[in-house]
Amino acid sequence: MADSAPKSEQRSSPPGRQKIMDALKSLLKQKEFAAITWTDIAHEAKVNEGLIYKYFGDLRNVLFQVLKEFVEYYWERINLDVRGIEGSLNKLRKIIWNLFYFYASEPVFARILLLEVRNLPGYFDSETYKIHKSWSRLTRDIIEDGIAKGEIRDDISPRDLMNAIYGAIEHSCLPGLLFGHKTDPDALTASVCKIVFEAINKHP
Amino acid sequence: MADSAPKSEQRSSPPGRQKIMDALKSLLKQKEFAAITWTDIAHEAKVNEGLIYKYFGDLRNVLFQVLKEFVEYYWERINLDVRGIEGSLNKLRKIIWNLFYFYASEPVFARILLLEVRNLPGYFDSETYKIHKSWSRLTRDIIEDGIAKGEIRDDISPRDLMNAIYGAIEHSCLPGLLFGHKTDPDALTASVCKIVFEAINKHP
DNA sequence: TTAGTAGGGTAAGTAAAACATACCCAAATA
DNA sequence: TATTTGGGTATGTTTTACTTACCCTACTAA
Repeated sequence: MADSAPKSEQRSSPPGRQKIMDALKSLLKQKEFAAITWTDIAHEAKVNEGLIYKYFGDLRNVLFQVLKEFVEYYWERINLDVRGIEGSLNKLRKIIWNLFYFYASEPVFARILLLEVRNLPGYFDSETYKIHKSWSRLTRDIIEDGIAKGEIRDDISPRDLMNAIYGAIEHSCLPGLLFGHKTDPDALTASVCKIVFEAINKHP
Repeated sequence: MADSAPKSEQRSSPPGRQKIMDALKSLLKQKEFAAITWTDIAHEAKVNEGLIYKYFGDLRNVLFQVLKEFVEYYWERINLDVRGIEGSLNKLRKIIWNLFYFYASEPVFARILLLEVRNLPGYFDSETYKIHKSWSRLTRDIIEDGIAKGEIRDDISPRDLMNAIYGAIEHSCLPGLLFGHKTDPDALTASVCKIVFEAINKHP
């Protein structure tokens, strides 16, 4: 049903539609998405459940819509932040820092993006995922550029390298998100960059 | 309610209890855990729903129990596999290869462990997670030993290093699990080890 | 002016799922 | 022989997700 969601999906939000999205945003601060019900949202938004169905068809689509707005905003910033930096490794370092910073300052969304959303049916067709892919694309372009310029070794596939970097970042943030530890973007960036840029081997 | 699960939780399986676990194992090959219902399992196991409640209290607990058996088996193998290998980096390489191999040959469980189980309430108190922690513990011990012996640089925290390695591995497997690509443990091990052991920087 | 109609919204239902309880019955034990 | 124990079931009760039919106001075209 997600793809045949009734009526207007993309219009300039009618009040009720916006109230629903705001309600979800607010509820996500209190509990995980999986625990939020139609009734919760309808109640929080002071709106009838039928309206959720009408505008979104599905709770997941409300989430995807909320995430989209959010991720779009950050994507523009990250995109800008890399410009004006010289050298592939320096650019990579900046991206790494940005991600750590993003996950540290937006724990609610980080949790959703890293943990919850990936096994929701339909996510990989969502706008959010498309934006996520453009993050990867940007990173990969930088890597390929670095290889072309001879700044990055050419015997590792850019995809593997990208996966390793993203994986390292995400996994380093998980304990913080799950158990509420603080994470320090500067320290974590330093660690990841040391590992990836300089290797852990003491006697090469 | 999960923690006050009625009656026997750990006994030497009565037939019905075993049938329930087998039913879940079998259903997991067909669809994701979140899509499996009490009715599905009861039907597959040819057993009354009340029995699930009686023995496990909760579908999640059935899953945790199934995972536990499974992960225990692999844990013993991995533990053995590292013994007799000389040198911290060689040991790490073996662990990395083992994990890639494990995820490649058990896609159903890999999907569950990497994607589904982590946002299930109660997972981090489960036996499965305890075993997962002993994997990390083993890895970390190897790292610390490597640092002590001067084989691994000492200015990166073992925890950060472990997170980076595990993250790289897991993230490298995700696309395969999600989109059904094949993954090649040998190639991926080579990539990760090159990155972590030798660094990506061409001009140090 | 008036008859329609589009769009924001609600009341009210349905089917299925999760979660519980009370009970049955056969074998083991006192 | 009386009774407990433990594997198992029949039978609810509530929540949830999802759906339909409809209301009402503002605008639009005849």
